[in-house]
Amino acid sequence: MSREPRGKRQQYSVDVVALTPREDQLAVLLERRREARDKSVRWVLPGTASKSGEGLADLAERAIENATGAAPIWSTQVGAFGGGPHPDESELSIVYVALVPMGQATVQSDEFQWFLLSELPPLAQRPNQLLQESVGAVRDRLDLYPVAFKLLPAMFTLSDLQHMYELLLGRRLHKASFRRALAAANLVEPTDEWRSEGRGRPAQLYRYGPKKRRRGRRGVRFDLLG
Amino acid sequence: MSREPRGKRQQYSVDVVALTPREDQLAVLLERRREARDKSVRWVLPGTASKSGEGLADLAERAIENATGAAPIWSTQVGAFGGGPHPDESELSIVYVALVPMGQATVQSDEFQWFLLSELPPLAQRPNQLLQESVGAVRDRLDLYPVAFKLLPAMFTLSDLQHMYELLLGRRLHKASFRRALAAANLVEPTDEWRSEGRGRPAQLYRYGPKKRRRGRRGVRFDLLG
DNA sequence: TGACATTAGTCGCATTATGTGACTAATATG
DNA sequence: CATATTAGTCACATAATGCGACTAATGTCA
Repeated sequence: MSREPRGKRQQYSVDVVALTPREDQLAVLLERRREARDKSVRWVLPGTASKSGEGLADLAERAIENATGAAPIWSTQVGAFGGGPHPDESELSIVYVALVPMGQATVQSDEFQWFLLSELPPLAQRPNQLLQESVGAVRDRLDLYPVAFKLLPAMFTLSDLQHMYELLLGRRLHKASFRRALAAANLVEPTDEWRSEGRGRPAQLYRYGPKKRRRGRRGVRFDLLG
Repeated sequence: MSREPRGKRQQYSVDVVALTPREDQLAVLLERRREARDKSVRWVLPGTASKSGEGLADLAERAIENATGAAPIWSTQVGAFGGGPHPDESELSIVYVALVPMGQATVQSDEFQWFLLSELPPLAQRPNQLLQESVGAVRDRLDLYPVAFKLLPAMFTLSDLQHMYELLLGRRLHKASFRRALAAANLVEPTDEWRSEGRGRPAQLYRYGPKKRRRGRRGVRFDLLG
């Protein structure tokens, strides 16, 4: 469905930055594109041409399923890009970022391939910028949506959860602080099961189970500003 | 330039939620649209049809200048909407929200009119949703961009500034807390001028002048999540 | 003129949030 | 049993926040 040639004139495309946890960091799904003239290979973000009668979010989701074989656990719009004077930017692109569960996303295909963020192939300036913004968008919204939990099995240890957050945020967290914040948020509940990984003390398993909560108002945070 | 008939088939439109401070709250600029058949009047968001060769942000800015006669002091993309099955949503709309300085924005025209957020005319569901999201987008980013300062004269009192923030945020702030945060952020510098409003103690005038700053890392804020 | 209203500007304190090291607990390994 | 390893918790220092109460400077009006 997304295999239609790009040359065909279209109104816009919905492009997707699909991310998945991989080897302690994020990996992004790229699509191989062969140049007709010199047979060179370049990598682009997967996408689908617009079809009227289907919502943007639906289009994005289908693009991901098409490329990975699995539905994303969460996705959100990053924005609309394009319309600029440069030839490469003339086409309007609506970009979505999506998180795909780990493991499942092991598509072996000529067209699609996962790349660790630390091992990206050369990309054009545009897709590179979109990728950065997309990763940033995920990190900015980690506070608002419980995506990390959906990337884990139904039962998980708190260390698992912390590692997932660290992976998504791209930085380390302090164990005690992490658990304190988690406890204050009433987001998880302990089960009576434990898991022993072999070495070290066994860890208690938790499940996602948000309870009632209180929200702080906060004045103004000039901190970020500047 | 935005006066082209909508009927003409186009790729997409860039629509604008222009906001301005007015009577202690925000006002939004709407465009009058007369229905051909029953001569009824409805209000829609101002916008321009897409033109290739011009960036989205430029299009948005020009739409605002066209409608208000003034350039916005700040604007940002809210997102892309449309492509849905409903006839009213079939057209793709890239929405920008913009802030226009107060006072200047007193366009008297048949086509455009400012409405206080508390006194909106009946709107279709779509524009209404876009408006809510746009206001939310401004409030969310108030921490990141010094927009409030640009809505004030070069010199202002701290009370002026606080009132502007309250207006933009739509809620009251505590005086002492506001000033404490402001001081910590090193964003304004006092001048040696004072202003007397007639009643009450005169207020010192400040100007915007950001200095060096430090940023706090923050762990994870599950607080917002839920 | 002097009490009062009004707005500006500050202090201090209680509470909560955050950063971080250090401690105890439970397991496997040799 | 000593040690390594991972889980889980504490304690304390510091920073951020909410908020009442105070002082300061001006105009108004009896």
